[in-house]
Amino acid sequence: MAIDHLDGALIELLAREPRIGVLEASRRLGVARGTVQARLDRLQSNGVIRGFGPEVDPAALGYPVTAFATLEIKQGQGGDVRAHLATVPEVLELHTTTGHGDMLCRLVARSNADLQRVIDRVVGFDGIVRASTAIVMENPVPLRIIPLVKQASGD
Amino acid sequence: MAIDHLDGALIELLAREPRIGVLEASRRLGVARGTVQARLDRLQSNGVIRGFGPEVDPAALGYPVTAFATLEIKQGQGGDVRAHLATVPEVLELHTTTGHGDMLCRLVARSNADLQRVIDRVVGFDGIVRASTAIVMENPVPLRIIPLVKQASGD
DNA sequence: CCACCTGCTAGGCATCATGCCCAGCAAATG
DNA sequence: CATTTGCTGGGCATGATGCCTAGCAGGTGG
Repeated sequence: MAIDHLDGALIELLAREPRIGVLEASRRLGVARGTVQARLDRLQSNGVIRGFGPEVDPAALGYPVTAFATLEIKQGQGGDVRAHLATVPEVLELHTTTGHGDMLCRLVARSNADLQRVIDRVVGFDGIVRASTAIVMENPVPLRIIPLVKQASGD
Repeated sequence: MAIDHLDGALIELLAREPRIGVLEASRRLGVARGTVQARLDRLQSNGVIRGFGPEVDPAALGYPVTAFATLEIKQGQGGDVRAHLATVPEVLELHTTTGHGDMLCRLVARSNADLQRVIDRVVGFDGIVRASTAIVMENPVPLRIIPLVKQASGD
């Protein structure tokens, strides 16, 4: 479960050059191929590395607008709301949270006007009492994991 | 820039079985290898597919607590705050937004107690006026892109 | 103190995928 | 009508992969 320095270096290497093979990785890290293979297997069965799925940019798909919506849910309707939001393709992510809102979701849309349509679809559901939306203007720190990996592997 | 059905099917296939090769993908999709290769190249240079980096689970690294913090920033301090947050490994993501808060960031921590430390570090900076934090309890819809890809490629 | 187990190294081997080439062909474009 | 673009189907050399063996160091428990 804990990660050591070699694991960390391997993850960093894979993040920088994803198309690298096991053999090339072993050369870069200066260890035997079998070691890299074993570490990779372990990281994957550990769940540390969930997979190597393609990272798709919604903007390049024609959805350049991102927003976060905080939703307030009617008591006991949580399950229904979840199921409803799961059917909306523009909902990229949904969390239930503590705090004032009950749920937080990430939305994308084709334009600011289109965002209105998406929000209407999201909140046009009985269990949702109130929604407050924050439109993303900039993304100074895109989703990243490497700094955390470095910290977890002892810098 | 727009995506057709074959592109969509290719992305879905890669998302389901990331370790698949170009050759195997071409067999599954029933097209020639060169076609898959060309589509993949195009999707990558288009920026639709940003890469194939490993998806690392923070929980498996020992950071099972996720939270979203809404920050209010003192006028003119935006740049400094951004730079500050970029140095905190537990800040996985940072957006500037419209709405009441000025920024929204995703945090992880080793525990609820540790989250206090992280928040102190995040807000312990001059330009930040106020912070409100929502701790994630559940994640009913994990970050996903496939439904959007299907929609963008014409179902 | 010894036996054991685990993790890393180093190598061998057959199979398979890759990158790169070609020529042919169909549809869309000018 | 000529050209361009995208897909097909194939060939070929190189390289990576999956799977195996054997040796060796370190730590653990009897």
